[in-house]
Amino acid sequence: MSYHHGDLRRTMTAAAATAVAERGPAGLSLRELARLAGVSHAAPAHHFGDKAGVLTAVATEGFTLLAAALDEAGDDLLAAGVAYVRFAVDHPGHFAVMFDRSLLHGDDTDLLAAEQVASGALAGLAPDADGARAAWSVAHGFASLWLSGAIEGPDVVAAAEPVLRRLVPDA
Amino acid sequence: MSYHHGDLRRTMTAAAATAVAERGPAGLSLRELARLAGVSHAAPAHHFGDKAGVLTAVATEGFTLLAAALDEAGDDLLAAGVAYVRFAVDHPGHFAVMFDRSLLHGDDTDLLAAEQVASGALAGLAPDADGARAAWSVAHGFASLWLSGAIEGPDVVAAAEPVLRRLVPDA
DNA sequence: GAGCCGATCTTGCCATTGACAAGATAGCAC
DNA sequence: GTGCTATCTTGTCAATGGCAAGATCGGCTC
Repeated sequence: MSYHHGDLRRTMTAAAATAVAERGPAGLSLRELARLAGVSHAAPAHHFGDKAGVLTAVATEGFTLLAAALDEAGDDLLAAGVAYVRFAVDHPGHFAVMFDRSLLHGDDTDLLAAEQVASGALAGLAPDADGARAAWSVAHGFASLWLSGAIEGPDVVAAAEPVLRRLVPDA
Repeated sequence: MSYHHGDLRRTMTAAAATAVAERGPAGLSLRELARLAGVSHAAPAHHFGDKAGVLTAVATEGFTLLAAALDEAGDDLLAAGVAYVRFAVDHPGHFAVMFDRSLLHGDDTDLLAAEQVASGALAGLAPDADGARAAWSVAHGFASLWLSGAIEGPDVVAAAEPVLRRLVPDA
């Protein structure tokens, strides 16, 4: 660990996701991230440009992780919904920035590409567009409400399943 | 408009909601709000304490508005869902802060009371808890996704109705 | 109507932050 | 070894949030 950190970009996105999960996007400080990583206060700017750049990287990673989670869940709509909720709960820092345009560089190439992949994984789940939108809406809404504390319970999946099933009666 | 503004609190919450709608919660500046209202940079602190206090006031107003919109929609679940989505689209600044605990004073008395009222209006719509949660989740999820740009279309209500109907087949 | 008092607003200040510019260092190609 | 480029540092600036202390106003008491 000399003058060059070597893996700053990855280190910082991970630290940023953790910080966002704990204190929200507004509570993120580039200088604090730099301190945690043991680098100077201007090091982040080189890799990410600005604060939005850091969050854009986190969001991009989030969409990639989400796409992977959905793929792994397979074709079953209920399983995909559960995977969506579980992703949000397991990666609250990522989830908190992914859908907040005001925090991101909306025209970032990597971000758009990752969104496309995730979007594709979602669209493939239902035969019709409205069905896909409905499934996405329930899963997204439940995850958001759970993370905000509006819906509580001992176990996320146990609370999510009966809700998701309302939309997926066949599963 | 002498030394005392007279209606600073209302003026500032309104300006704050507009600013949040345009630039997100992170883009809100207390000093800018003060400049817009024509008062000194420390005036907001007296009424709201700190930045979170301003957003808490906005969120409180949001829950009150939401409860009113739901009440007006009546007992019909689909109508309530449409009202929920319409509220979010009509008051994006309020909606953006209402469910983000990291921005608010979570123990604020007025906030908790307004939440209770809105929560009551929601719970009364469905006979069982899971049904209410499911309706809330779809409406909330669709509204969030629409506001983030993830779901697009020429008209919100036209896009929302078929999605909401998946969960409310009887309407 | 004179005096007091609390609410409201102001000025002044400080530490922190995001962003930028210019320079130092290190690894790498040749 | 020499140059090149990515990486990181130091130095700086304006803006911000928050705090403290003081000024002004409106209303209430007597």
